[in-house]
Amino acid sequence: MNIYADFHHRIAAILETIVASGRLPAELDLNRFVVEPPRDPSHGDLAANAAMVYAKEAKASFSNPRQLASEIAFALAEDQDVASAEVAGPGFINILLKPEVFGRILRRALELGADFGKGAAKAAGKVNVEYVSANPTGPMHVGHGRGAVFGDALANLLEFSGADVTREYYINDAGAQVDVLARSAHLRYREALGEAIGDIPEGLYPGDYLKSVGATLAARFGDSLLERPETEWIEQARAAAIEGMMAMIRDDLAALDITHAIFFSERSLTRGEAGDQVAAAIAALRADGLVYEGRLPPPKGQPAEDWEDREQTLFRSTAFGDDVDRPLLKSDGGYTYFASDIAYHKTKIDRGFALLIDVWGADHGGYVSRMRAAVEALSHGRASLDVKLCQLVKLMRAGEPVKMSKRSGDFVTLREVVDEVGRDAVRFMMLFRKNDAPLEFDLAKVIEQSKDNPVFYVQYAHARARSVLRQAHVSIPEHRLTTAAFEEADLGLLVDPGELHLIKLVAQFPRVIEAAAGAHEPHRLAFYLHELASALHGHWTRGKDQPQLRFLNEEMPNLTIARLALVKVLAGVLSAGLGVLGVSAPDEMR
RNA sequence: GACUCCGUAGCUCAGUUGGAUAGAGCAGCCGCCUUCUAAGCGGCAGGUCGCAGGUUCGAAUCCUGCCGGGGUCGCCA
Repeated sequence: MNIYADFHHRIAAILETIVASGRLPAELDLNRFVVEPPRDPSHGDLAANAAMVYAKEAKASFSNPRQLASEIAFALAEDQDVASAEVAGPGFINILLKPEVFGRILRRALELGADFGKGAAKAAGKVNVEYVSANPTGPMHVGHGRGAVFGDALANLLEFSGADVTREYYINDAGAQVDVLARSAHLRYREALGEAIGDIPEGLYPGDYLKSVGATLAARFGDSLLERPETEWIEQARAAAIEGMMAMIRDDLAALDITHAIFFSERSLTRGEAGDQVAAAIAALRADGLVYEGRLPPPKGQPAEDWEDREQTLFRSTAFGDDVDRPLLKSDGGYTYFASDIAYHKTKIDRGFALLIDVWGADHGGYVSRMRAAVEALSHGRASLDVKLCQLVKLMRAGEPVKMSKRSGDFVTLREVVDEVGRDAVRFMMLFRKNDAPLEFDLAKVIEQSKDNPVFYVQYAHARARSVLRQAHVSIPEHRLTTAAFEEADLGLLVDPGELHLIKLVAQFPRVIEAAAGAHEPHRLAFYLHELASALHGHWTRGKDQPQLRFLNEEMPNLTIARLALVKVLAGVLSAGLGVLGVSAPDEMR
């Protein structure tokens, strides 16, 4: 299905025969070369760099890479799918495929329908994608939204490529911040019972969103939590606050069509049925000799006034490439956040995940190497962790930055943005950028219905394709417009350069999915869809000047059916691709 | 000071994990609507890929050193 992977195999087979003839060494790594679409279309359909990659190994039997290339090209020319194979430049092998190969790909895409581009289930094992994991202390802001959309699209992408994916959210409900939240909620509780609370004191969360938590507490406990010391109500206040905040966060995520399969509570690590899992994780590391009591050098740079040189419990993360060993216990004896996180990641490993992906904000970048070290240590190398960092989002409106300040309380929440511009715009724009590059998000531009707005540009391409298919029903009998009829169409009639370009882009779809999934980079799919949309718009407009290029042509019914088959596949790829990104593919844009 | 991400057209950014003559959108200029949606398309112009070395058949991409910007830097999460 992926012709690039397919030809990689064929060329590898040719190399093997040369190995068998003794002119290349037996231990040749046949995965080192690539088969890819050449940048310049005049170079053919496929380009392989095998001869140059193996130039060193070939030195003994071939005087230069071109000689090896020409032997490979000669063998390839025998392939029934190859129109020509030529050596170019320093030793590229440029392959031109016979037209029927593309017809076959198109037919295959028709047969597979929505499954076209999907990968076969990989034996690599289960994948866990942890994303969002925003503290349950308030509404999500736009930065959280980027991580949320990125993680969700990545999970979709991995699933589409054949992986077994679990989406997970880690609730940070154990630290001092949630105690502050609980106190803030208790204040709102008193307010709900009719007390005048005045201004919210410094150090507590001022947001109105805690009012409903206060009301819940009042309804649930009446005034029974009123005249009591904090130790007697904080438990209840905390539970209600976290519950309320998580409900709000889930609601905000739902507005973006994001749902997690598992919400994992940090508190459950020490208070759950499994006992103290943090202690267990530390014990496991200690058993491997990776935990010790020792001292750390003071941090360089900014002088820390409260620095105190003391002996502490440390994880030997330097054994796995970290810069310094990391503390597991705080001075008050409690676990550090890192210790809890170690235990959390241990549960992921114990639950059988082979690949862990964490999506974090860029401000946590300094945390990556210690976490990777922990995963490597805990899993004894059987599981790997990839941390994807999402850079900041700069919110703009018509080119002017939108001021966001938490202090004045007028910061823009994710929900406000989604409500203003819509789920599709938020999702696509968040994905139309590499995750580790800062993102400018212009509220005015993303609702603009023009080619300046990539969301509409791609959706419009899909709508146009669907429009042609709708239009076809006016003049063409129903029985000729079935998928079966399309599969039987003479696709060899599609010879216009514009059509061929579109078909070749379609042929790249499985490769794009594979590459984007392998690199954990959903933005590659977004850019591919934009390119495909552009090719479709271009071909469409050419039909304005040259009516014979239009998809519908009443004088040539067989050609029309072949073209409609192409349009159907185009709509399918656009729809599937947008689906992976979590963006809708409307049938019309009116 | 250490670590990390970034630096590509005037602006916002891609660049297929090292490939051939570095691309797209905006902004600027010039064109294309009787006909499947002009919410679109075509063309022109625009570059020392931050700088300097190195690695090799080949570097925007990998390594080293500088310059500039963001982030982080025992006990917060």
